[in-house]
Amino acid sequence: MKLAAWNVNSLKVRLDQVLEWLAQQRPDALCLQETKLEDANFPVEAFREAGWQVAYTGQKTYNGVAIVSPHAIDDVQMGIPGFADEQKRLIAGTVKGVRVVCAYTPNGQAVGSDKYAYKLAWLQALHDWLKGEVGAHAQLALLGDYNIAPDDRDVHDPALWAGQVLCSEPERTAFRRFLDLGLVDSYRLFEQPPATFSWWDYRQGGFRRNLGLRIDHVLLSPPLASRCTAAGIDTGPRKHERPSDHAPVWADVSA
DNA sequence: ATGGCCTCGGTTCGAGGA
Repeated sequence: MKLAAWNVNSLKVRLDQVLEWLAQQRPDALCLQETKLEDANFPVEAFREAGWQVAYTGQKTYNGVAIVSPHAIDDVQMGIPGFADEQKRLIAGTVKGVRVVCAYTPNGQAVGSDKYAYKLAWLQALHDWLKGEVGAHAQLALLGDYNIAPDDRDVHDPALWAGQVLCSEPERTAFRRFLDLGLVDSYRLFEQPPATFSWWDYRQGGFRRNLGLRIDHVLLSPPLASRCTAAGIDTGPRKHERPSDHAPVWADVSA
């Protein structure tokens, strides 16, 4: 089973790239972030014609998340229960017995800002809700754009980013609290090449110079982690014309 | 370098992203 996540930075712009990637990689679940589409405009038919089921919740201009699968997506849930939020940042569904949680964590803008406080509150709410979900679903995966680089290996220039948003200690602590629930960072189960990232700024030739961060993650519950056979980041789509600034991240789990 | 780029809404610029 292949589980993947990709912040596409507008599904309208990236639809053909997503369909191409799906056809090449054949994931069992792909979690999309930043679809930036109202539900009425979601390209359900384009996915269906290519053989994919979709579950989605979105809004105009900002945010928006979706799950794409060749299998049925059951028991779909949108938003974090008990956390009132106008922003469409979370969708969950069950695919082949795996509870797939697709999350788009707020960016946070700058340490100390209102948006940063919202980010930490959102992460706290996600954690508190997940605590119960991990107990209820032995097979659970939390995938998406966390907007957190967990440690300095995940940062092209740790000194430059020290204490900045995406790298600050409260954010890293929030990430570790997901690990404390028993979730495992699938990427770090395996030896990985140094300086591999999932996001590169559009400016400054960020991708060409590999000035990136690893902020997109696939976290697995213990039963899934024990069956994880490979994990990685596919930089191929970042090389396309008109790319998303994020690359797909993925993990394979044996049956 | 107080920036650089991309998307969106909707107009020719500002907000937001990371």
